[in-house]
Amino acid sequence: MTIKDVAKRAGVSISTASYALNNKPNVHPKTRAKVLKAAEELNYFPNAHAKNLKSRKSDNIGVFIYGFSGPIFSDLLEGMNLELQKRKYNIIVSSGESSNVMLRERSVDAAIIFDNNISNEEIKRFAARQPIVVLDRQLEGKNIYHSMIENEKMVYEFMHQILKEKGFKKISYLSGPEDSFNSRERYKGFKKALKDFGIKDYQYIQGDFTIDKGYEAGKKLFEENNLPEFIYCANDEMAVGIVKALNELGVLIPKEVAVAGFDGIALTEYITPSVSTIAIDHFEWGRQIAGFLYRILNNINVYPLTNPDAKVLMKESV
Amino acid sequence: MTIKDVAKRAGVSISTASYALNNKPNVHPKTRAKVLKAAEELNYFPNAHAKNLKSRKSDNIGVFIYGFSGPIFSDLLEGMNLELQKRKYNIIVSSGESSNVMLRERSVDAAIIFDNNISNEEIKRFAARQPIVVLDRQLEGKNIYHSMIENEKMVYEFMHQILKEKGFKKISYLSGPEDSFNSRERYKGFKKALKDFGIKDYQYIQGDFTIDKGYEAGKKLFEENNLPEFIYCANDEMAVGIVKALNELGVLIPKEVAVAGFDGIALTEYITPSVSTIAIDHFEWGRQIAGFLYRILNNINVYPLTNPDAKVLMKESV
DNA sequence: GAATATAATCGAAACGTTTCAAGTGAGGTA
DNA sequence: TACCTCACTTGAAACGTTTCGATTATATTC
Repeated sequence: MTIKDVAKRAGVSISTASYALNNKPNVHPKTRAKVLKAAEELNYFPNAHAKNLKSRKSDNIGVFIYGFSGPIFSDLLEGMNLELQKRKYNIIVSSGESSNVMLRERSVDAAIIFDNNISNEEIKRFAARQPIVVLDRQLEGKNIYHSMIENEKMVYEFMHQILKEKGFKKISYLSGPEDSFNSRERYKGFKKALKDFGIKDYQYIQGDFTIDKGYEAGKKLFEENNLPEFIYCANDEMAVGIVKALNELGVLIPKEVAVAGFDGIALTEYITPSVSTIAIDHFEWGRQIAGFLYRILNNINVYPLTNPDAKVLMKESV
Repeated sequence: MTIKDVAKRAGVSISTASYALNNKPNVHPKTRAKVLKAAEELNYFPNAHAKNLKSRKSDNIGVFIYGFSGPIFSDLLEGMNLELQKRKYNIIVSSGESSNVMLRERSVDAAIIFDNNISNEEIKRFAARQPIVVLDRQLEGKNIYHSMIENEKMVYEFMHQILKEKGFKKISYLSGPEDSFNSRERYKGFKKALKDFGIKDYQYIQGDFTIDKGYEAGKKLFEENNLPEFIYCANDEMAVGIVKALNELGVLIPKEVAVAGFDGIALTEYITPSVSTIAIDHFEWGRQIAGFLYRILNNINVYPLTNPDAKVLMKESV
């Protein structure tokens, strides 16, 4: 079941078989038919590895993420898939140590990285071999592109508006993991807005982007009798956790404590009260990035990569 | 930056370089050191395509799913990843037409399929080349294995218990898409339980596994003034949609209408009221499947693939 | 009917590895 | 000194494609 077998059965040379199978114009229709028939009968399909080796490309685009969980990646991937599907590219999702291996060994023609565990140095090295888009950090370099959520700006605007409208004074910030670029940027926006209103005292709580952490934080604040008027969470999952905790404790949201998050995951709409958030259109973001890489790889019409759209969604929780 | 360059720089033959890089025992420590140093200096990494071609394997296991959305896949993938990571296998997730391409062209050493769009015939053909585990159908054949949720049994037991305890008479079933094996099996269990209690009349509503469809169904039943005492949903997402609709309409759950679902997604816990469900441990399921394939590929200790664990979670919604 | 242009086919090299079988040379044995 | 071992090294083939340049067959022109 190699091209050799097909060629033999069709009674032609290997090269002719190859041309026929690849629909090259230099082969007689009759010959092409013979070859195609032979391939069909033998249930022949080309070997991807051989093809990739020879052509020095794989038509695979790698997406390297830090974990498969989370609604964000789902949407992002759906968007990328939609865009690349029709362009005959495969998208390959990988997580963990195997990501490094694939990047090193050129298993993919291009990569999209959303994984803290891959260092800047590594990325720069990988970029010598294939174009790379990073989504979770600001990194410059040849063959490296980035598209970033405007974390600071969005949180700043959101907080500014909230503070102006509601006049909260006692405020907490529930952060993401320490090594998260996104979380740090969001925190900057948060602080900046508070400064505008002369609020110097606020509480910083170390979080980790999980529902459980939010839940835990909610319980703890209550037990310590230390509930603020407003808690801003660096992502929606933690906000959902807090809401759950406060609901269980009978604390009224937003009357006693207001809560808001970031990302715009579907869950925020389905819980009670629904959670205010800064929503990113991850699906569209995925499409943009994929389309961009497609253009890079086929160097057509390359225009700069843009940042994703974000918009404030005001719901019941604040 | 091929092995040739490394060999030249180290002053050895290509074969020696290869042996050294692969830690074969037949090379002098001093030589090995020289080669490793050269590789380091040249930032050399082997080309995956060449390696795969020669060795006729890729250490990639493909997971082919019908879409990236949905909490089920997240957990399933996390489980698989945990198991394969430590075994030096990469997991490659793909969706849509590209799945067929990868399967045909032997881009992966083994495959896990959870995608209705891939037909039984195709799977049988692919199985000639690599072992395949199917998760969404009962399919027999050489090199084909399946692990299935015990849909019928679980729904039957659940419904039986509910009917016995609550004595519902007016009941609806909100199905998944027509082509879903899981949905059909669940429906069998549903009917069987109703039969036990002599309930012949019930309403079958065609659904599609999405939250939106559940929401729509909830609204429609209300408008038609046709709300049952109990609605069983073929999955949790639809149950969540119904709950949202009924909440908005002021219909009391479970007092006026009780609702339950299937899968055990996290969302069921975070909405109000929380939704009763039949929970599958997708994470553990993923681990099992991955471990199984690992054993198949390295033919060690092959014991049969088991079905995933399921258990009833009784919550507020029923 | 010879010369030429065109279309179709072919052989062979190349892609970057792994690995078999053969080769080299230093140390040990008689 | 001649031979044998053993540890290490090497050349070359192979994996399954694609594609360049050369070759053959067919059609066109005078």
